[in-house]
Order: sequence, then structure tokens, then C-alpha cells
Amino acid sequence: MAGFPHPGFGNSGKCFLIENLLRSPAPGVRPERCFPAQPGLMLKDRCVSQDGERVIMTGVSLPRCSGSGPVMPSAPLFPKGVGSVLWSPALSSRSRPGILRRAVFSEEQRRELERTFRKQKYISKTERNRLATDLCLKETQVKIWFQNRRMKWRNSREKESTYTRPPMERLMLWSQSEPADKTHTPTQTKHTHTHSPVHSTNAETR
DNA sequence: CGTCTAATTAGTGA
DNA sequence: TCACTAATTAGACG
Repeated sequence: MAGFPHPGFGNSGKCFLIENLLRSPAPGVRPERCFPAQPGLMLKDRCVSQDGERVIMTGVSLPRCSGSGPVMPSAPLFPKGVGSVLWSPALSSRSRPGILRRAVFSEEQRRELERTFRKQKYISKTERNRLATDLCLKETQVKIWFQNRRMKWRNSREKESTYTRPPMERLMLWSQSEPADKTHTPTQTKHTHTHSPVHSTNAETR
């Protein structure tokens, strides 16, 4: 397979767009503000909302649903788990194949994630759970974030060492920063706590 | 339009 | 079944 299981998706997939597929005027939606006072709020001037299908409000910026954030609307728009994207549970992930909803995490959310990442490149289940609830994200999102983050981190290190280090040294660095063997689940943290692999200071972000 | 990055897919391992 | 990597797709944004 490896291709795209869904026709009309993929390379030229933009042919029939969401707009077409699910066009909806979304009358009650004010494109110009997802939330008051939310800097983390991406989508500056559009908060696309199509039928509630794709309201991206990333940011709802829940600086912490558990109360410590600047603003939390009294009514939790996201009952849970959707700190960043608002999609109906019915169509989570793949109920609408070919349509990718991409959340944009708020600054707060990222900061927290980054902070955790700096300490541990691999997150344990418990930590993940905690972080997720803390940031009003789904566990999956946290997981994915860490995955992507690791990739990014690795790539950047690789590049860096490609230019600055002799090959041997690079290898050594690798063995240091990777959790023993990278090919299999480093997260044997099944129920134990994490094993912070090495906090290699370098969780560089732009 | 290029970059960043969230999400998806396929393949693998425990 | 779940998590991981690697590659890829596609949305947000400068």
C-alpha cells in the first residue's frame, strides 16, 4: 500500500476540497475571534469553522486547564482532550479520510511540551497522561508531538554533527543521546517512570 | 513559496 | 495492542 488509500487524496488531492465536500456556511461563526485575549491563538483572522468540522482553535491556549492561566472562558468549550483542535469525536482521526486536521498548539502548550522534552526525550505513559490533561491535549497528541520532536531533534543533531564533528565523535554522541537502542521501544516505562535518556541540552527550536 | 510542524501511513518489535 | 522510527502529507504562517 504505502500509497494513499484514498483516491482524491495525495498529490493532487487538493482537487476536491473540504470546502466542497463539506461546505457549510457556518452562520454562527465569527471568523475573527476564536477566543478573547489569546495570543496563542493562531489563525489570526480566520478561525475556520466548517460545520464544526474544523474549527481550529488551537490555542485555546489553555495555559493549563487546571487553572493558572490567564484566561479560561467560564464555559469550557472543550470538554476534554481538545486543547488544540476542535473536531467532533465522530470524526476523530480518520472518519474523514483524506482530510487532515492540523492543530496548532498554543505557546503554553508548546512550552510545556518543550520543557518536558528537554528533560526526557521519551515520555512515560503516566507523564504523558498528566501532560495531556494538564495541557488539555489528547494523549495521542502528546505522543505524536514527542515523536515528531524526536525526529526534529535527531535531524538537527545529525546536521550539526555532520558539520562540526568527526565521524567517530558523532557515533559516540549518538550512543549517548539515544536510549540504548533506538530500534525498539525505549519506553519500557510501561508503568514505571521514565528513564530520562540524557538531557542533551539541545532541544533547540528555531 | 519555503519552512515548520501536526497528523498519517507503513513497517517493526515487544 | 501499543509504541517506536522513518517517510510523507498537508495546514499554518512568515
